[in-house]
Amino acid sequence: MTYANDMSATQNSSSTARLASGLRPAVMRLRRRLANERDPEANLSMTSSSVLAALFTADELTLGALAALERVQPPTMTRTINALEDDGYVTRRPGENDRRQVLIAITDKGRQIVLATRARRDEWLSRRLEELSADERAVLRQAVPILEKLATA
Amino acid sequence: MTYANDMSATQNSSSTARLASGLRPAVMRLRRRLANERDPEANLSMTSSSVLAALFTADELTLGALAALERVQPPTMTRTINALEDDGYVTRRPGENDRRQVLIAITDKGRQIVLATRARRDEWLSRRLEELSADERAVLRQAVPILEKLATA
DNA sequence: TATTGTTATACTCTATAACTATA
DNA sequence: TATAGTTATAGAGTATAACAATA
Repeated sequence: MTYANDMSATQNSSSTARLASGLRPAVMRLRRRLANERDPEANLSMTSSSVLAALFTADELTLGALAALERVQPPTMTRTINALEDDGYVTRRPGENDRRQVLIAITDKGRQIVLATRARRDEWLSRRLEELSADERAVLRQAVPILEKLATA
Repeated sequence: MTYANDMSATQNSSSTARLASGLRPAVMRLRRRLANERDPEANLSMTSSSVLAALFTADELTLGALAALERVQPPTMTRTINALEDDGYVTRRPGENDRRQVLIAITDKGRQIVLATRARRDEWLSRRLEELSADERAVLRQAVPILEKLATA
């Protein structure tokens, strides 16, 4: 049962390949786990939460910028923003210099829901993180910006 | 719904909470990036690839075990296995001791596709990983088992 | 009765293509 | 013509509920 042995001829690129084929399922499985554990009371999808968090910091971004940030196509972001607008968490207005653009701004209600759900939204993940060792958390703190860099590459 | 008492939860664990709210979008965005970059020639979804990789190592697993591993519900795994069986990559047979179970085994054709697509499937990710520094790759190697632990928690 | 898996059904997320309006 | 966003449509992935077979 030693199929791991086909990895033992370890050149530099084969080690990287092994990292790739380990990282991919890890990301996939953790993402599904997080989707299962998200707060059901705040009726926000993971993308909606992420968009609101970005707007909480940036105040106002174009729809295209949000689509690029979240790595989705513009029609997908249009639908996400529609849902957030219906709930009163964001507003649309035309761009000032370029009126083709649509500027998305967070509302007071949107800020409130971010504050209210921030702790609870990540409750499951926070608890699991607290069960890790300090060293393991330190590894993850270092890993997050690298994962973001890969996502943006 | 009231937003009153939420910030009190952040006192001791604000650092962990910050890690949680950084890790979640990073995982989400990277997963979408990986989905965009997967090999279009091998007609395997990310879940199918992951299932075949698990069976490549384990030879045979129950449908329930595969569902638990991939963090999906049994009906979802049934559909994934149906597709893999249609393509001749896996076979079904009833469990020997417990005939309610369904044992999923990888076929020779399944092994071939794993070998044939392993390098190409992760080509985009492998290239991005090679562009990182050795230190960054080392961080990710340490992070992968921690991410898996979180996914399984 | 409880458990393993399947079938039926529906919902969420996402994409591509075609369109509108600006540039 | 080119670009930013929307509308229309379709596909992939997933879940829950009801069911069948077996324990």
